Amino acid sequence: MRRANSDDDLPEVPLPPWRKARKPSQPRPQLSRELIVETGLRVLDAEGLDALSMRRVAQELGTGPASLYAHVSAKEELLELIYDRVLGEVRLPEYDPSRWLTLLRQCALELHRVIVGHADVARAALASIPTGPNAIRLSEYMFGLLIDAGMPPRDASLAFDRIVLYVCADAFEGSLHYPRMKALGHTKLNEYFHMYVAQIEEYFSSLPSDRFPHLSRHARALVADGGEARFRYGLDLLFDGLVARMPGGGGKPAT
Amino acid sequence: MRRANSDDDLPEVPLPPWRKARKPSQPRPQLSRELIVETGLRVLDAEGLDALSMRRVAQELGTGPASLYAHVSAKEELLELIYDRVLGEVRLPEYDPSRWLTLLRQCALELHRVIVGHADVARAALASIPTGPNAIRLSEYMFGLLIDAGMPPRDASLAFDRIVLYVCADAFEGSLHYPRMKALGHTKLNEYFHMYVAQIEEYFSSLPSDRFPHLSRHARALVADGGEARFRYGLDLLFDGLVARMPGGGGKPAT
DNA sequence: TTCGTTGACGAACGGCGTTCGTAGATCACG
DNA sequence: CGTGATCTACGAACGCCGTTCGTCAACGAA
Repeated sequence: MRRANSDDDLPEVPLPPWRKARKPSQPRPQLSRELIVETGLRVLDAEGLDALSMRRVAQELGTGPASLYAHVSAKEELLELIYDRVLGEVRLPEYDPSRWLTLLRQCALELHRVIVGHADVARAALASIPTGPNAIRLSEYMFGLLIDAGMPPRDASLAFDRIVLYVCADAFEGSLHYPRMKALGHTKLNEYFHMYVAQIEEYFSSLPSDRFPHLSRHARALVADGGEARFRYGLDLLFDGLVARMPGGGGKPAT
Repeated sequence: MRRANSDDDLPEVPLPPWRKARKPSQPRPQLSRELIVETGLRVLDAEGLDALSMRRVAQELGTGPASLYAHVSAKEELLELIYDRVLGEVRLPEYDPSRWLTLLRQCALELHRVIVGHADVARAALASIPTGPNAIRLSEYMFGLLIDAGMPPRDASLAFDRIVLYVCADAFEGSLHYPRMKALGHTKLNEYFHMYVAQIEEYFSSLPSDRFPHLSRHARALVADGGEARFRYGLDLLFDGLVARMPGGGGKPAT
């Protein structure tokens, strides 16, 4: 009995030293916060946020759902950890306050890119008030740019907050189509969008033109631009306002 | 048997004609789309979106959950109907394209006010792609203002879309505190906010000042302004950009 | 009167987040 | 070398959830 180890599908021979050298008795990958977060992110990327349940993650790890609660207090915390993990993928350009506008804009685009790249993680992003290490890192960078560019701290706080909110909100709105696409059995994204856009245009142009003259007349224009163009338009609106409010004149103060 | 009607707690006398004139045999409020939507909204206002389940609504109506599915295809549809019902409370000022800026801004503020006034309906607002009659009415008004003010249709479409997105996103962000407050057992809103703000400031100022100089130094400024000021700041950013893009010059073209 | 249609609804299915109690492993300390 | 305390793992269960199925009564048309 004393020689029995937990790895019961191996013969009872002494393990070679280099096997033991790795780590002391680690039959399975062993549960940990990072492993749970990583697994959760994998499930989310592959099957969407709706499929991301405690049970699903546990199953993926070959255990029961109760095991996760030793490392994570609740599903909400897991989602926050996953979101912060995703924020870790944001690459920040070299810090240079003299180019604050360019860098801030680049930052917003990068954040958007990363969030959109992870299925509908945007839902988790918007639903959580992020305080993880990667969120802090991003905040310090963006907020710092505005401060060092000469903005009063309160304005910088507001501006930074609004930009991040807008980025996440747009990503979220875009991610709404994700589950719908699956629900309709579509697998090609372009195909789905084409159909969806056609339906919306159909609907607008079929509205009674006496009560809804503008919507019915401009149905085509209403669906003309897709996700990325819409996002950039709103971002430009925000940044135009920002430049105008920057102390030192509303002209072209910096790049 | 032939005289029996379904209203079994009334004596079996012939109903007076004015009772029958209302509607043919209506023993209970009788299920209907409107009644379900109204009940759902009542539950949402009183107990929040998390408490709004099919079972809860059915229970409120004295029946089982299956009964609702004769009038509503799914919970998602119910949420969309509730949201459109809420949009019906938006009061639109008299249409006047010459004052497009004022009216559009007023519209955004009114939309924000209505959404915030209904607990966390913002979650449903953001999660749905609204096509109900009240959403269309609002769209026609706002989109029309931009068109009649001389904006090219595609720009007007983008601008209108971004404004609504921002309004909903801000309302949603604010509504995040709603369930948290309940979870912490707080009942006074001011009390909760005071505590929350104090915690965040505490956290920021406790960050190591060598790695996070801006966040730790300006902790107070970061939490200085509450919900409404933040909302207005972002709205002003958007509208500043909008004015600058309006054909006819970026000066002060209209009120 | 009959019959097809429709709304109401009890029951059940499968899945969810979370908690409880227990069993085993690990480790500080005598 | 014990040994008790602490921590991880996890099966089982609780009480929810959205939705579907089959049944049953009521009703309008034939």
